[in-house]
Amino acid sequence: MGFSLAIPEEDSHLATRQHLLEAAGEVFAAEGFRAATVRQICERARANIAAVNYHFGDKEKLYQAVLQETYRTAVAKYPANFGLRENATPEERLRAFVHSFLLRIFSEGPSALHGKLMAREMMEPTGALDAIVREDIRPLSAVLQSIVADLLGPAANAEARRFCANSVVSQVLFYHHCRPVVARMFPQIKFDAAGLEQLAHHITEFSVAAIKSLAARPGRRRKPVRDRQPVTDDNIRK
Amino acid sequence: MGFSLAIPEEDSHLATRQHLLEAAGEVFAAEGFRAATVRQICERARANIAAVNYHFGDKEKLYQAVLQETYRTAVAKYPANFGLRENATPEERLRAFVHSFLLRIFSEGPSALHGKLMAREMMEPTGALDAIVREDIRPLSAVLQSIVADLLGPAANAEARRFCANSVVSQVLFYHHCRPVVARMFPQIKFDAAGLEQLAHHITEFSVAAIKSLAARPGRRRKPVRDRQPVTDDNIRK
Amino acid sequence: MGFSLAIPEEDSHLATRQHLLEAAGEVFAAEGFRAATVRQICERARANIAAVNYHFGDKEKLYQAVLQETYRTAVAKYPANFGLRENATPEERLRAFVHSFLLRIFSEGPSALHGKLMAREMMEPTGALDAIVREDIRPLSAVLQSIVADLLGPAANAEARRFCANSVVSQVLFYHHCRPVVARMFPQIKFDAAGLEQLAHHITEFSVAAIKSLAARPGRRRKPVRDRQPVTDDNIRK
Amino acid sequence: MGFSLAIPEEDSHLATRQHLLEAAGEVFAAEGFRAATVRQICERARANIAAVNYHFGDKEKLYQAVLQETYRTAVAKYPANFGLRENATPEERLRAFVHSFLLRIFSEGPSALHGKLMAREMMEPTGALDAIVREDIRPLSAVLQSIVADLLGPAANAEARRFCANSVVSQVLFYHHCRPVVARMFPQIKFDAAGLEQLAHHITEFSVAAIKSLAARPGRRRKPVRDRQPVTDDNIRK
DNA sequence: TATGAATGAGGGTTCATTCAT
DNA sequence: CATGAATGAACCCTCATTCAT
Repeated sequence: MGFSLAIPEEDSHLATRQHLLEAAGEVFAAEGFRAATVRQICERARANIAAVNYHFGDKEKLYQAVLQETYRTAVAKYPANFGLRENATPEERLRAFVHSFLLRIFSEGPSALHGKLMAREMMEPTGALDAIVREDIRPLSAVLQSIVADLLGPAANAEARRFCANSVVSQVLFYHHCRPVVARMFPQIKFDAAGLEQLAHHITEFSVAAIKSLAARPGRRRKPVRDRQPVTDDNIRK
Repeated sequence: MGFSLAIPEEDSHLATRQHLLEAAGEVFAAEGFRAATVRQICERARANIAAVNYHFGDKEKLYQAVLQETYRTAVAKYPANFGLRENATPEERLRAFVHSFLLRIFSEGPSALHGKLMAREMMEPTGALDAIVREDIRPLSAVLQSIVADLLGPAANAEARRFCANSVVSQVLFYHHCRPVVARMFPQIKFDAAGLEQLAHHITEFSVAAIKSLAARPGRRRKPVRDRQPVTDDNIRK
Repeated sequence: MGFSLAIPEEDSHLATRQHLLEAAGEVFAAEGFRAATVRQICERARANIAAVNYHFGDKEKLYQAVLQETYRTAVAKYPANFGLRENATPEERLRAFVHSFLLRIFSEGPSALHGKLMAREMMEPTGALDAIVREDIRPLSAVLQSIVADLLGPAANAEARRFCANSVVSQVLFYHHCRPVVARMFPQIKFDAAGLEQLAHHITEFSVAAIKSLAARPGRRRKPVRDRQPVTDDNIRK
Repeated sequence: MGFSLAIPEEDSHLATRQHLLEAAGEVFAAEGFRAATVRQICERARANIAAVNYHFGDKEKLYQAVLQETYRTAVAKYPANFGLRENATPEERLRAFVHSFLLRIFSEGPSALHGKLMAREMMEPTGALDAIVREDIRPLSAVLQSIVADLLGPAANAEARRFCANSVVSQVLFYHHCRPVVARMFPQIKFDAAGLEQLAHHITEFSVAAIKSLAARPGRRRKPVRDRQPVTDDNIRK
């Protein structure tokens, strides 16, 4: 109760806070924001049930703090250039981008937490998505679009870059977002180091071939004639 | 007992059950299975709190009934052959597949509910996923893989078909799963009829080019030497 | 809807009522009044959920009707004299009384229902107990007390008869009321025909010996000096 | 914050838990496990509805805690040796056993709760019965059987001890289990101190006489010929 | 400062009962 | 007359949060 406890208590204070952040990251990633309970988090952090409200105010503020923390951890591990040398070919850079992206979101370590949390945010934004897009997604997108621009060459325009970048990213995220379905449909596909490398290989080959093909066909029409009237909500039944 | 009745109950026999299904579809799609409450559903259906238990047993059985119902609605609108004629070219069939898929999951009517529910199931399976995969996803996947096989030609093997089909599907689902992010990153992309048609055009062009390119390069090595060491949890920092 | 259905419907009417009584008897005996549900009863009776309220008013009135019905069934099977001939010795009559009593409450058929319901009534009277005591228990008690009186001979007075009759009845009911405990404590004791006969033999021997011994010691003091002050709620602690 | 506080909370740390135990004991004894509601218990304990979950986990764990607590209270008042001196005669020991047993289950204080709860457990086991038999009933039964063995002398074998001990216990429990019936049938029997002493006297005399009589007749046949065909489900009516 | 106790709203579910047909 | 649908109260339990210490 004297002043001699000031420093250890300060340590303990910060340690509890840190433990809560880590525990919350794991629980939020595994269960989602709603399903995660503060009891679960506090037990995992070996903290008191009231610690969350004490340190962070409430459950939602803890969640936002977790997003910030995992973001910092993730960017520390995965710099924007993905460790690429400047003079690599666009194909090499795309392959590195895809492979690193896959490793990032499928790795088991704490650096994967951000990927999982982001995946959840994408589907159910909680108000923290704006900051994530601004600070996390946009820089990554810029890197990818510059790679795509190099692959497109003269055919590169903003719209083509956007669509192609999205096509690349989508192939990576698919295996993350739809993992339970993929596991049921294609049990052959593994997500270990070899499997991820094979996946990266396919996505890169697929995307490079597509982009280069589009690059060779400049000046396409924007709106092709539709070969068949598709079924929509408007032209069926009533 | 004539027309003076304020609330007509002409078909009250099955009306409540149907109202519950519709209300539950909307609530489950908007909130997810766990966050949705039976009270919320019953209020929206103007039904008693015990109606769910009476008509469906419990919340989960109601959810499964909703999945079946929305599935039936969706397939009624978007049949498996997508309204294509038999002798269409693979490109035409792929374009129809992609376009109809997009319309199916982005249409505003009740036929979009199934897409939203499936998206949630993919990320947070509730036990109903097995049936969905078996009855809903697998047939659709078979259609797509046959299209891909036609495009691949002699290069078609099971693995190539799987990967290419996934690459096609992923590009469609991306705009659904990551819609909040896409809306922030690329506000230019609209999801109205014209926008979806443009999207379908890009995905089809991108995918056809890629698959045809892969078809032209048969017998590639399975595991290429890695040109660069990717960043992983193991080789960075500590 | 015509008159031609009058008779079959009447039959069906009574049949449903009878089915409900039988089903309710089994369910009430097995589960108790509170735990039994009208749904369970109606399902077992293959009757509509509203049949209980329609035929009997409510759950409690059904219960009382079941008690009456099982009582009538039971007395039809087990007449008050237990099928004894008049000139049997008191020992024979006691043995028959005990054995029949055991068989009555441990038999598996519908005639055992009343015993089970009565056992529950004894512990948790529901308002039907008065009638049961008046019409069911008191006649049985009179039979037993007359047997006891014969055994006591000149020592028989009202108080001695009461106590001795209770001692006999208690030994029988014990195995019924405490069956779960007996099953755990003494798994050797079976309640099949042979086991019940052995039980009847012991209870009879035990009781006859006791009563005859008491008969031989007339005029005992009413209130013996207590050899030790027992611990009570009044002389302990505060 | 001084003495003006209407409700003193001096020991609020454990007070709520204790209040819950006491309230639950009374409610469970009066209503039974199923019929008792946690709301009722919490209201009586002046505690929040969630207090049961917080302190005991759920309703059933609270019930088990109540059983333990009432058991401890009961044994504290009525120790296993019943306050007897070591060299007491078997008759004295049996009288003490019976009298203390009666006092234990008929006393009005909280020490009677355990008797009531046990009586309910015997008829409707809730899963806690195993522990009760193991820790509560079996030791008591061992004491009684040793007394019976002393009374039986050379005739004592396991089976005789079991049957005789049950005959003793049954006479005590009868007045507890069937109290509503006894009150209607024999209003002369009181359960005050004098009445219980009279009851103890009868049961002891009855039982001692019976056991000593059995002791004098060793080696009887196990299965006597039945002197009369008892009434059963099989030989009556149809 | 940091905690264990306590809170009350709300979760899904079950129930006996009622009502229009 | 007899029914299936509908009712609303009450059940136990969980939750994030707050409070007194």
